[in-house]
Amino acid sequence: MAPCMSYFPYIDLFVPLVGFISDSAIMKRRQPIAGEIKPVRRRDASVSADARIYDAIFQAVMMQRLKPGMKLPEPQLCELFGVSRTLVRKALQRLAGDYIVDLRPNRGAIVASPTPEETREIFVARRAIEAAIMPLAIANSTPARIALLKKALKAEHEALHNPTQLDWAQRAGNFHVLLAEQAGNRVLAAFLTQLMSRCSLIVTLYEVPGDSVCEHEEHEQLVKLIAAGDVKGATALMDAHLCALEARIRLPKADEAPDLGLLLGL
Amino acid sequence: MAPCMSYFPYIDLFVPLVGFISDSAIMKRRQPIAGEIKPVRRRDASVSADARIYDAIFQAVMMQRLKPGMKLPEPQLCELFGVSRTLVRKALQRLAGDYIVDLRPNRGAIVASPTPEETREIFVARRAIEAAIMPLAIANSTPARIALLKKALKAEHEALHNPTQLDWAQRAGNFHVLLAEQAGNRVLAAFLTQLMSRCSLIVTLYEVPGDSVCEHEEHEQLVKLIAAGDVKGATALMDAHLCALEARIRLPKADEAPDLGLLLGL
DNA sequence: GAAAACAATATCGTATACACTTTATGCCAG
DNA sequence: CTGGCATAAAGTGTATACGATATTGTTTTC
Repeated sequence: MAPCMSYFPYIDLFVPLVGFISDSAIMKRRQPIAGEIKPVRRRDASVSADARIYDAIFQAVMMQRLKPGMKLPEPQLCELFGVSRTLVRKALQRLAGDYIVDLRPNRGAIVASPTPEETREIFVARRAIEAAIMPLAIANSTPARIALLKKALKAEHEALHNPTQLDWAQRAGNFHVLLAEQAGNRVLAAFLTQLMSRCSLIVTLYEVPGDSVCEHEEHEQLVKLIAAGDVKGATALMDAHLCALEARIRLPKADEAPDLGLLLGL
Repeated sequence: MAPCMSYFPYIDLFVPLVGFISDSAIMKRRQPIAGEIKPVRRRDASVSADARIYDAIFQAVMMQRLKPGMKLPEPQLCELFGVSRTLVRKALQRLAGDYIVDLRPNRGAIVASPTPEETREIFVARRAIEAAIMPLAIANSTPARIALLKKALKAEHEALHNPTQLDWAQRAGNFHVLLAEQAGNRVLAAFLTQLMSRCSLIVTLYEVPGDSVCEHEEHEQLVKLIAAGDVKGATALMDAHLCALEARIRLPKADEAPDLGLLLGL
């Protein structure tokens, strides 16, 4: 039998993933060697392990390194993070609660694949949330906060000319999340965070032929309107901005040949 | 030492709680007696046990039988539901993800107590979500759906005259959740469901001197506007309706004597 | 040679075991 | 009688074990 295990190389996938864990904390916890005296179990109070796993997968999804449909087998995650399945499952369940992974009974976890229908619903929700956020953000606006937004724009601009890994999340997501935080409403911010991560999956899945330059310019215009305190204008532009993003998404049409890769992932 | 364990009688609390499980499924799974031959473990495919636990606690919170601050010790839940801590913890973690319980490290789970600050944020979010839902619900409105709304109103009306246990959730919550469902956007509906459960905690915590009759009349008026297809009017009334509810909430003022019970609960 | 039945493997679901932390109890000093 | 310390009990955190299920590879039969 030919060793054709590379057609679904989910093993490779974790190599870059691990690189994004906050620091080299993973290496500190080596695997116990069989037959060896069990080491004194010392709970490192640093960051609970399940949070590390959650963050790693979350970031990998936002960075579009983990793509929809990819498998997340528990044993592999256990080895990578040096913990038992208990904690891996805990993290996976939280991720499932945030619609980032899909937990199929008895068949393991995969990165979620939002359906076209879901996509539409997510964008409707996002427009509603961001429309609610904008007036609050403007009301709470201070020179210091405007400066923060401009700083985010600058980082965005740099990322534009330097198309490294730091992809969608870094490029556009940060701006929106920052705005949500400035609105000072953690409930709305949490909703938006969830929607942003799902949007990241959508963008990965449906290959937005993104005009990043245009997107960036809209962000700049938004900051101007916010600084000017133009609630109506800023809210309208945000809505248009989101509509434009949605319009760029190529949802699979009935006449297109179904993408086998996606189907395999699903 | 006097046996003063009744000051926090969380044991009693579960007795009515169990009464609300979908059916007597709990009784089917008896406790294994120590020393006995382990019975053949048969996974009952009915409903996964953790969902049962989740639902029971969720419903109990919505019914205001479980009040903020109440302890939810794992061993007790294990016995009540006849499962191991694994499943209990799974349910508790999901509940924590939905902000219904608070998981304090090493100190167990308690029913969440939204702070005044959180309360304000939740209401802002709720107004935004329901404002987004209303046009969609009206757009999708059909005679059959209007009839469903009217049916909900009728149930609400009956509950008004028959003040049994079926409290806030049944009284007002159903109407809003039904409307969200009719909007046909599951994302927004999920957000609203979360907000409704948190509102239930808020209402329990801050003792709304609710004018249920008035609330009910506003619902009736809303259905009329929806049936008439008056998007502007319905959205405006909904907003006013929510503002009125929020205005009725008695957030603790600085000049009031702090409620010892609440503080103990936190 | 192709399809179906079977066996083997990998992986998931749940229970249980043990370590650690917190909370309660009891004792003694003041 | 009160306050603080030592000990005991209860409860949580994580790992591991084992049964159950899904998937894959192999064999058998037509």
